[in-house]
Amino acid sequence: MDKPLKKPSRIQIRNRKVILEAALEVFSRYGFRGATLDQIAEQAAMSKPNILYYFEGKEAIHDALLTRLLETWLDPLREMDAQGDPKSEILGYVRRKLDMSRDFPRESRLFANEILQGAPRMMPVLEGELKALVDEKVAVIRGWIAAGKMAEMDPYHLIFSIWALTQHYADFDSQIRAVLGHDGAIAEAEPFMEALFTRLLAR
Amino acid sequence: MDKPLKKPSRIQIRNRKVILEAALEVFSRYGFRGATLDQIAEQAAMSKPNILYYFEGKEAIHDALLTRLLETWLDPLREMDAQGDPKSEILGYVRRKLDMSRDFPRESRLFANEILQGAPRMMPVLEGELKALVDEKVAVIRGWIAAGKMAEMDPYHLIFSIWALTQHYADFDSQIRAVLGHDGAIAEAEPFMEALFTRLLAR
Amino acid sequence: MDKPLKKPSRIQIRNRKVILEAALEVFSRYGFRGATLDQIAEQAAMSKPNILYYFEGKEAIHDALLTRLLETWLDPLREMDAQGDPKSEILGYVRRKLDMSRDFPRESRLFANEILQGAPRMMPVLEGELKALVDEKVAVIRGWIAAGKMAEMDPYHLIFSIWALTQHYADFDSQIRAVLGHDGAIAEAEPFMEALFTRLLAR
Amino acid sequence: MDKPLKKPSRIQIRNRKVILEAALEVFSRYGFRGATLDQIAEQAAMSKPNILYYFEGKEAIHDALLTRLLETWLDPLREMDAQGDPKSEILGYVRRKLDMSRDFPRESRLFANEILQGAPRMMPVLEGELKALVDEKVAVIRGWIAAGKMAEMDPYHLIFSIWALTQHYADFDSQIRAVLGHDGAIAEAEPFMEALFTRLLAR
DNA sequence: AATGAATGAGAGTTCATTCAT
DNA sequence: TATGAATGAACTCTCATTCAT
Repeated sequence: MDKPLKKPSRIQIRNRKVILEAALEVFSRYGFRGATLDQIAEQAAMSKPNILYYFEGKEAIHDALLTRLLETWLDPLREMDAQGDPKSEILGYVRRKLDMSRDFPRESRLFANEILQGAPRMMPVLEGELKALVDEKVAVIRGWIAAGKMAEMDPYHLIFSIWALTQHYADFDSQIRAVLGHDGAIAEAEPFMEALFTRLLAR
Repeated sequence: MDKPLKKPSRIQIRNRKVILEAALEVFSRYGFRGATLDQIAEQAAMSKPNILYYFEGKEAIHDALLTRLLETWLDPLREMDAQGDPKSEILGYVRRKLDMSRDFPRESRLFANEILQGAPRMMPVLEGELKALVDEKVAVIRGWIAAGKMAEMDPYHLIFSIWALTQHYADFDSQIRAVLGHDGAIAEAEPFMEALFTRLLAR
Repeated sequence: MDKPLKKPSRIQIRNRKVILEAALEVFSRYGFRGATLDQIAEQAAMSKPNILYYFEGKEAIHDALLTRLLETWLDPLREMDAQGDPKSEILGYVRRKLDMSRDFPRESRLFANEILQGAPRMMPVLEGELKALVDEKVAVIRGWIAAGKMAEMDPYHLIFSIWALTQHYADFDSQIRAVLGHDGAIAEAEPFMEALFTRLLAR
Repeated sequence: MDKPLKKPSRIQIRNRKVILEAALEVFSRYGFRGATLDQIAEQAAMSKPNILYYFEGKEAIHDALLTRLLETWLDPLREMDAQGDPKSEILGYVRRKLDMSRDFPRESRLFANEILQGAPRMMPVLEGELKALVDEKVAVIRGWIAAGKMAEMDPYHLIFSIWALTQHYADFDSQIRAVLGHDGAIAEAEPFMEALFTRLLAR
């Protein structure tokens, strides 16, 4: 006897959203194993059994978060246009990633936690969808290089460097704030990034 | 009334080392709360109570790891010499950090886990020792810039970019291997890093 | 941020009562450290985690018992009336204490255990509330003595002797039964006590 | 193969004494189950295994203490002489018991702990040796009463009252000190006891 | 005679999940 | 749809005892 799978009511939709929001807060800080349903329930202002009414279990909530994350996580890279100008395309990508670190730092940390732990749940996506996308964009960049439109370099590590530099501001936020002694690091980082990539790409 | 603190025997030294090695493996993957003494005991091939014979508790093991880590973690930055040539000093720093990511990836992930969780145990060190060291080196870099020896830029973010770029290869190792389809990313990264920072620093 | 502290349900009230009853049985026999949650759980016919659903921990149960005990433990002494006749007031106190030893022997043993161990949890109450009450009643007795209404004696040790003689029948119950070879020692003790204190107080 | 049972060396004798002294300290405070070998070892300034070299186990130490205690515990009562004068015999007994509470309070508390827990280890002694001794002395007292040498009363409860009054000063010491605000309660108690029993026994 | 090292059993407690309503 | 009540499994840690020297 399978679940009925009726169309979710308005209340269902809202509560699933509330739970995911709370779970994001908790999972992004403590990782999957370190987070507890109690914390999520408290954050969501719901009872624990009620949370399990909306999701099969702790893992299902985490999976839902990762799935939801993946829907948008790769968008900034997807938008990189082979027909566009290399410098503006790549700088645009950097900017979009920095925006994500500013607007969705918890999502970035959720992702970082998953990767740090060896990507037990996301490895298939990394080896499949992500690798395919990266391979495609690497080909694009190789084309730009071959056409003499940008400096020669290893496109894989160019992409890695964009990931590293931008996500760092979300993932290592607490360290950065401790060192700087103030907030707003990302705003300061933007011109630095622009200079860095401008110089890196210049022929 | 403190513990007697007798000189540790050879067995004590060896077993404490074995435990720390096992704990590093486990904590670096799952974070403090996600790791269990069972996992550490299994990894160390010891009984759980025997582990607690050598360390006061789970937290004490973790603390010992962090303390040990801090002894060397800042060394690469400390070595940056104000009297040296900016380019070779900074490239040297990058190289040393890349070496650490290659040789001590678990230490890097242990650190990343701590920071991701908001640095509950290391915040005082970040705000104290680390901030002081960074401030000092920022002054050095400002001196180089003022002397016209390197391009103008925000020295804080220069340092952050080095941390981000080098540690990424340890912390996001599983993602990098999935995308590349092969090992040895750090070896490939070295020339990329050299080019990147050479271009960034050039006047 | 305190707990919400909702009004306890009927089940909560009943189960907390069941647990305290079971805990009294166990703590009064083995003392705080000697008692185990397993014993309490068995006695209460509940699972261990369910007990911890109603109380924060082992210590909280013990504290609740001591607190509940204190609410009534000092009542017999409080009732001693300065306006009354010394002999009937003091004999009345003795009778009330004997009644307590008959009706609440486990409470008496719980108290004895706490005192035997140096009153680690109740010392403040002993030095505060209890001392104040005793001091007050000592003044009353001194008044009676000064008024020539009873024999001269140290009122503190008069009170101690009442405590000792009455609580002994609860605390050393197993010894008394072993020596007598039968139950009902307290009933036998009553006339003995009456004679003892009558002769002691007489001018 | 039985133990050799050689004659104990001087060092054995001394160490067994040290251990028993330490164990008395610990058992008298925390009871059998509440006490730990670690505490005893610390108190004895010996290693735990060394303690178990001299005694079969925790229970054996406790048994040895109880056995040693019994050798002298009943002496004060035994000394009560049928040929003597009732008043001086009984007052003498009271005095000897008070002396024991002053000089051996830990032994008294050890005994109290055992009885409080239902005398799991000493019940046979209570029902055997102790009951026999008490029965014998009860007969003596009955003789005195029959001979008109002292007031009529239940001799069992007379003996219980002596136990209760005298041991109270050792067992409830912490409470007494809290109420009095000073030490030396037993010295104060002596004249009180003398008056009490003098009046009680008088024809 | 003595002790550092080691462990199985069990302690108090947490937690994801289920039950009952 | 919601939640108090309940629990088995697992977690950290303690303790009496044993092992090895």
